[in-house]
Formats: sequence, C-alpha cells, structure tokens
Amino acid sequence: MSWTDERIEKLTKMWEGGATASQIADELGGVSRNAVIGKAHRLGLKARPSPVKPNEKPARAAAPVAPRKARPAEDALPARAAEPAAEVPAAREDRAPPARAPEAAASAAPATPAEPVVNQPRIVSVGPGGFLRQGPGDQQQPIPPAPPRRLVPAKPSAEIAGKTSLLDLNDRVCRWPMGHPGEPDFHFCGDKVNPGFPYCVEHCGRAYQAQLPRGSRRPPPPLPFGGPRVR
DNA sequence: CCCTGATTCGC
DNA sequence: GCGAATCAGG
Repeated sequence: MSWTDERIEKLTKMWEGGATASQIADELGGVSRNAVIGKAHRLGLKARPSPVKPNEKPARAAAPVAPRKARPAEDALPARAAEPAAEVPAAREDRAPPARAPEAAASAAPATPAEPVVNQPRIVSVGPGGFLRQGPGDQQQPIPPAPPRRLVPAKPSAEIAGKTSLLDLNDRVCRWPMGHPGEPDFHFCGDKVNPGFPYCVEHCGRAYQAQLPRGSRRPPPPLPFGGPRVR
C-alpha cells in the first residue's frame, strides 16, 4: 500500500480527531500501526498524549537505543558524562502552584503582592519549539486560574445508550461516524454495511462521490472527521 | 501480557 | 520516504 492523498488525508483527520494509531491503521488497512505513527510524524502531526513522554530533559548524546543490529562503532565516542544538566536553574514549567517564598509564608502576608515585579521577563534561554525560558524571579506570581473545561463522561451515558460505539464496530456494521470524537454522544452509524464496503448504502453515497465534470462542481460535503458536523 | 506513542535506522 | 524493530510508560 502506498500513501495516496486520500489515505494521508484520512490519516490526518483521524489522528487529529483523536483516533489511536491502531484504529487508524485498521481503518486504512494495509498498513501497520507503526506505519501510521511513522507517517504521522513525517507529516508533522506529532504531539499528543503519549504514555512515554513526560520525560524530556535527558540529552541523548549517547545512544540509549543502540542494540539493534551490527552498527559501526561511531557511537563509541566518549559519551559526554552526565550532560551539565540545567546550567540555569530556570523556571520549570512543570511545577505546581508557585509556592511563595518560605519567608513570605512565615510573615503571612496574604494580600501583599509578593513582588511588584513588572516585567519584561528576563529571557534566559530559548527552549525547544522556541518558547522562552525565564529566570526564577520572573516566574509569574498569580496562580493560573483553573481553565474552564468541558468534562465528558468517560463511561456509557444516556446519549450513547443503544448507539454503536467504537467497540461495537465490526465488519458488518457501518463505520460512518456520527458527531465528533470526544463528544458525549459520539457514535457510529451501525447500520448493516453495503457488502464489500465499510459503510451502509446511505453513507457509501456520502463517502464515494462521483466526479462531476470540471466546472460544474459543487463544494464537497463535509467529511466524516473534519467536517463541521455530520448527522 | 495487553495497549499506547516515540524513536531509530536499514532499506 | 517508508516502516519494522525497539523502547518505555500505562
């Protein structure tokens, strides 16, 4: 199988829609999960919750993953011992609420703005991706307000009762998505498939559009994963 | 064990 | 560019 424009588009939309690499691979067919991930990365679609990512700092000068096959001893170079970690005790973004300075806590000055720091944050260095690291003293005082977020029920809800969920998918039911992934009522069509196709007859009609002669085309209908809402 | 995504590197 | 092999966390 090769990466046609259609397959790449589907991969992109599913990936952005939150489908796992396995699901995408299964949906596309003819490719492995690894192929999907590899392609996604090459497309620049990276970044999304990974089980093995929270880590970041360790500079990989030495090869942590070497035992693969016989390889020239080019990595036999004196691995720089323990990278000079953080040359600057820069502000860590992964820290909990910026605990106020101990002495400040002792004097208990709740209403007193710890610092009139007005700022122009002193940039200490530039991090991966281009974010600007700041010095410890430049750390913002106010605790970031709890971001309003819309919580979604993780388990069966009234909305999806009786609907075809991802787990209900098989070769005999229509896989046309109804709604958007992550929404409480997201589900799949679930009707009997048009034999030989992943969708029912009705949705095959949506999925497989006849090409109209150039010039007489109308804007295509919304696609399953990217569209503004299909139902 | 199963799953996940990330990464490496021979092809 | 592709993707199997491998890693590492859940």
